[in-house]
Amino acid sequence: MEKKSPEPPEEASQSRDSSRDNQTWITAQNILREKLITEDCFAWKLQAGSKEEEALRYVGGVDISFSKDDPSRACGTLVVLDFHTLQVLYQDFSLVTLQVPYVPGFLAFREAPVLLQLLEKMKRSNNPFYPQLLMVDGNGILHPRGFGLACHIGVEANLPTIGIGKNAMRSTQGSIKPIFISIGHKISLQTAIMIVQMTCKYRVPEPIRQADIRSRDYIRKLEANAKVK
DNA sequence: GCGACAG
DNA sequence: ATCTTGTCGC
Repeated sequence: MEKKSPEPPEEASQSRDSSRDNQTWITAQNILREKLITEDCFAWKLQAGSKEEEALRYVGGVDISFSKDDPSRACGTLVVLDFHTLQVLYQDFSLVTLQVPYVPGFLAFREAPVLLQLLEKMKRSNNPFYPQLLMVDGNGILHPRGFGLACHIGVEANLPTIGIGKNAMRSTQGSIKPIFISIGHKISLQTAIMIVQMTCKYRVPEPIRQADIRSRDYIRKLEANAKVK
């Protein structure tokens, strides 16, 4: 039951009243938000209890990197890591030309389609590493209307998601650079924080960091080859 | 009028 | 997001 995304606001930058243009997107977010689950809702356990219990093993990460030449050229990336070894088990990339602009508060309408497509592709192929949990580069309920990119992807993909922000909206920088963890879908903040801490070798949790690194690497090498033509 | 505004 | 070098330190 695939639905087409709502049309983007017309000329979000120059129209007379952008708040009215964004109404379509606001409505879409409000409708999707009704499906949001803000507590733990999954079959797996953090630690393998008995043989019968399902353990968390596959943690996904998604990110998008952009061309330095053409700002509309982007590379959507999905990686899946082993929860305990933090080794990358799966990676996939999708080159796209984005038509939807980035509008603060509406990041999902620009970035979610590519990322959801990568997830669907993996699920359709019955890949055994399909993530049990997904970490998203962007905020979850830490959002003006409580429905950021991580919530959007979580609801549409029906997956537990955690939002990882590197910059908080409307806040000032502290002396140290923090990350901002907010729940996306089907998970509690307490569990989300625990899982993030367990997957952090550096500042940013590995699933996001690997998606970030590999995504940037992929589009960089691609444009390097194009120059050698 | 000025500053802020996930990626 | 991207534009951008070297540098200090484990």
